[in-house]
Amino acid sequence: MIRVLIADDQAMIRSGLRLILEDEPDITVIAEAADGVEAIEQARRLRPDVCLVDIRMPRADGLEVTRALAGPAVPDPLRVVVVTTFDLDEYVYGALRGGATGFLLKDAGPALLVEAVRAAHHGDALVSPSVTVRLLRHLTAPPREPDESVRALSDREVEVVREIARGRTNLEIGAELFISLSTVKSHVSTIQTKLTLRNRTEIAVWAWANRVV
Amino acid sequence: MIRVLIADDQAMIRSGLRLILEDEPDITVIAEAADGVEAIEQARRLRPDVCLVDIRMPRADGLEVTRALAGPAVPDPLRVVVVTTFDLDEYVYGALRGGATGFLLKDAGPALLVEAVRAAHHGDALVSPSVTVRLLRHLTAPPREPDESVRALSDREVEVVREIARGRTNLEIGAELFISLSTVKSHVSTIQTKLTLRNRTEIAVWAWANRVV
DNA sequence: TCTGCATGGCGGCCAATCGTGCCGACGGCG
DNA sequence: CGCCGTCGGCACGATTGGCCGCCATGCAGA
Repeated sequence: MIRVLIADDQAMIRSGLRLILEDEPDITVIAEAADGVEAIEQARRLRPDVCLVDIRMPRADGLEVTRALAGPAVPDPLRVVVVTTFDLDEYVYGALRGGATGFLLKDAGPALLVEAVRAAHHGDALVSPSVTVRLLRHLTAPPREPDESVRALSDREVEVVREIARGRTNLEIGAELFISLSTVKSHVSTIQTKLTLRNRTEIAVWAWANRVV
Repeated sequence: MIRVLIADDQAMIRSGLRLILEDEPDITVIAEAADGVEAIEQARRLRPDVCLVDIRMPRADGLEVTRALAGPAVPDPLRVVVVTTFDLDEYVYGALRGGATGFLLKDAGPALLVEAVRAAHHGDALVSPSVTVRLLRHLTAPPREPDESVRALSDREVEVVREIARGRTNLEIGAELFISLSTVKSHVSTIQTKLTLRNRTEIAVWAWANRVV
């Protein structure tokens, strides 16, 4: 049986969530909290398997509650699923960085709510599809095309950039690529003019900022 | 009505998926494919709202199918939900980079399957909770604690590191922090000895690699 | 075919910057 | 009191960056 704590300042929402969850044979709601501080106290006392936490709450908002119950510094963290009406990016990242094991929008539908609770109980994380799609863009968009400027570089120059971005000196790069010191230097020079960078550190920074690494 | 194409080489799985989906009033399965090439052809011809694609298939695997139907180069991409038994990282990243609008493990349960199809139809993405939890680790793990070595640095030294990581020269750093060139240089030296790095580029690399930036 | 042009490799020269060592000074803290 | 961090100075050599050349290759267009 999965023991759930519900934290939301609106009684209507609380009973709605409770109705949905109590309908499932493997889930039981053991407590409700109407604000953040209460949520933290109840959770610490009862240690539910899963905490369903709204973002907007008095006294302590959902992000604070999440950090208090599941943050990186907490000795043995609880499973927290954050629920909200607003899918603002700050909320999402705040919640997930704060240790949340799930992020649900209130328009997600009962099935996802139930699945999110079950997943959280397993230690897995269910994130609302509309939020996930944005997270994925951040995660996979990096295949951004060469940024226009990488195209300006020849293959060999890109190799040199990569070496610089690993902290190699010109001499080491020469040894690595089997070319002489002077060749390396001329490559570095052309790289600098092509990218309008002033020194090798800027090249390294550029490489890291543009995922060339 | 959401029109779905099912692609899986095992007939048993196909009919299982079909049974689950046909149970929903808003979903209909319009075609099945037993291998990757067939899946691509059918999808291009019928243009279903959502394609449910297994990873392991003959002739063309699920990743190739995904890229062919939803890849970045495809003019108007279809919605593809990748289904697999194995949650290998290569599969996950391959699928999501390939343009998948969902990633499901076969042990996910019917509810998630249905929700994944609905989400995909909306243009959203549902990812299996057990996979999501790993993705989030990659996304939010960066809160790795100071790596032991940052602690070794004084506040002032960290400032200098940050400036170096932006490509600034010592003189510029001095102007930025209102200290003299020689002070900057002594800071840089101590930073190098503390972190056992050999030059400023390595400091910049270290900063980026350790999210100090 | 000859002629550009880009790429890659090599060298020298010189000035600026960087890296290092070694020095002294001050203030806060155990 | 000594230690440590912060700040500053000076000198030296190493490294880098800018600016010249030179040569070979390969590819596209006149």
